[in-house]
Amino acid sequence: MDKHILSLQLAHILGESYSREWVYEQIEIPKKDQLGDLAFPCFSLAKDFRKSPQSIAEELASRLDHPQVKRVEPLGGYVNVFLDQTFFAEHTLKQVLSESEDYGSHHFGDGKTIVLDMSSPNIAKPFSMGHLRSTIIGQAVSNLAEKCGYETVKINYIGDYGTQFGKLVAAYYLWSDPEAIKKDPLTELTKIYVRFHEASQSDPSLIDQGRAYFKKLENQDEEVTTLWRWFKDVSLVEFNRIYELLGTSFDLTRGEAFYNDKMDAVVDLLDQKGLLEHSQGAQVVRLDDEDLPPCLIRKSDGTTTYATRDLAAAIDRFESYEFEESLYVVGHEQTLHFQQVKHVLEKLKLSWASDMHHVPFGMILKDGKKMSTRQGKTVLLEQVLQEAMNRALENIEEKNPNLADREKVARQVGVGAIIFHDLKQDRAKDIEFSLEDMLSFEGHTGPYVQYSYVRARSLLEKGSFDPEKASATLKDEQAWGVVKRIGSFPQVVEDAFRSYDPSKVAKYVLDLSKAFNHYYAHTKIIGSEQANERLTLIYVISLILKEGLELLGIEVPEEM
RNA sequence: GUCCCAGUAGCUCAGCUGGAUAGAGCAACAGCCUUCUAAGCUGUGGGUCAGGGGUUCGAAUCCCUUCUGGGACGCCA
Repeated sequence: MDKHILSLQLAHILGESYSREWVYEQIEIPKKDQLGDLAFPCFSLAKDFRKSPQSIAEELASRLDHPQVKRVEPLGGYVNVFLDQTFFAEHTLKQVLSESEDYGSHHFGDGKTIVLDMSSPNIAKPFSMGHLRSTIIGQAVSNLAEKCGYETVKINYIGDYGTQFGKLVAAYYLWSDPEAIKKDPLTELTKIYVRFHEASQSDPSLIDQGRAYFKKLENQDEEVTTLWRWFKDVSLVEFNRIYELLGTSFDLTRGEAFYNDKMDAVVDLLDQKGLLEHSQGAQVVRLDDEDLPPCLIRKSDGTTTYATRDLAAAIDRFESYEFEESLYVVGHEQTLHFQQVKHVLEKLKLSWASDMHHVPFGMILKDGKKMSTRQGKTVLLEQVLQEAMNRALENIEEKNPNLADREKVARQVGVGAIIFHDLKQDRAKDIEFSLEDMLSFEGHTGPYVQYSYVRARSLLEKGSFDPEKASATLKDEQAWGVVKRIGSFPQVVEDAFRSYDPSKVAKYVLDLSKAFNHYYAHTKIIGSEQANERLTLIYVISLILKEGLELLGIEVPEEM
């Protein structure tokens, strides 16, 4: 709540040697509600005043006096402050009512653009759980950025280039045919890719074949290019089906191959600036002064690497959008690569290089190990989504068989559960894959939040609530836990954006849902004395739960 | 071998810019639907915050070290 008021008061009492800013930093929120709304620890003052923290707390408490502070209690060296609930309830509710779905928005991003590199699946490979993370984290960060005023450009930078496609072409000529691929493209392509990888273990010459085909591709050999384009087309059809299910869209879908003819310019530029060095037949940029290994620009066979393409792409992005920030939502195993790319751009004296940020996220592990396509050990996202939707439908049939739009709600709940399960965890940490956890709809889950929203909507419906007649003059001690949380939403949005961490929003909506469900179970709303005030509170809660879920890219059903 | 990240309840995780008795969810057990959707609520049990040192009035949180797991370390992306 309002730390400013308290820090001003305390700084005044303490005198000039303690700045308001310092006091503000010291103030904390007690762990338990019954201890108060704000607390000021007096331990560090004990030396200066040569008194015990407790006696300092007592003195401060006795001198603290402000109309918005209801009660002050010194306890164990803390000054515990209880705010005027009626005042803050009215203040908070009025603010949300006047701002409606704009509540929690900020303007510090107005007129600025953020570019996001997200999703970026590799063609000819199935859409894995790992790409899910990049897709939905990117989507949520983009939503948060827009909530803070920024324009966003979401780029799906498709992995459609590199030696791996040379290998795939080689594998195709060895073991596959058009009919097999038409039947089930990604399964077949993955199968031969895995087989190629296995076979190359005992026959290393296969790898040279793969490189040779990639070189043909880079030289725009007609037959190889046609084949490559075909693989790409069938892959995109499958990816789009998943994006539709997830409700994700992109402003630009572009493959790495797009930069094929822009690569020489980058290499020339590096050469002109004297950054390029020959090493073991390849060309590299040394990053010794950054304490990093060299960045490989051109391989010994003359072909380029993904670093070269990322350099070209980064330059193109700045020239196209003049971004304030350029975010790369890519797994943390590529941390070194992005450091290298950034430092090479800095060596080129491009000032915007420092506005590029890698937004890393943890891998999805199976039995504590990385899942690898080459070893055929991936879990397919589409199957997981399908299973989640099936289970949501079973729940509907059991709990609410008369529900309209059952298929649609099952999709919202099932997909919502998967997205939420991912976003609620700390972005940077690895996640142990657990179908069980992902398909759970109880407790700390997306459906729990959706259900809370649906309950709120149902109350408003049954109580015939009219937002035009809303009343913010709520006097209800039971509601305080909810009111406090409502007040902190704008700060949560800002924190989540600044740390590029949607999990902060996920934790917040869980917390708000829990407070609401507690209130719901203990307080009669419709038909009570303060029915209109309480329904106003419920209305405000529903606005924030909906807004919060939408920021996470999760759809919100009206009934379930 | 070098560098980076992690280790908190049986399981999955919060808490980490130092603060009060370390919190949730799942699982287990016990209650709550003649009352606003039980995908809910309430309660019980469950801890060497990996081990050891240090800084501090105060450490899960900061520093050092050991152990364990994971990742990265030019011709994959």
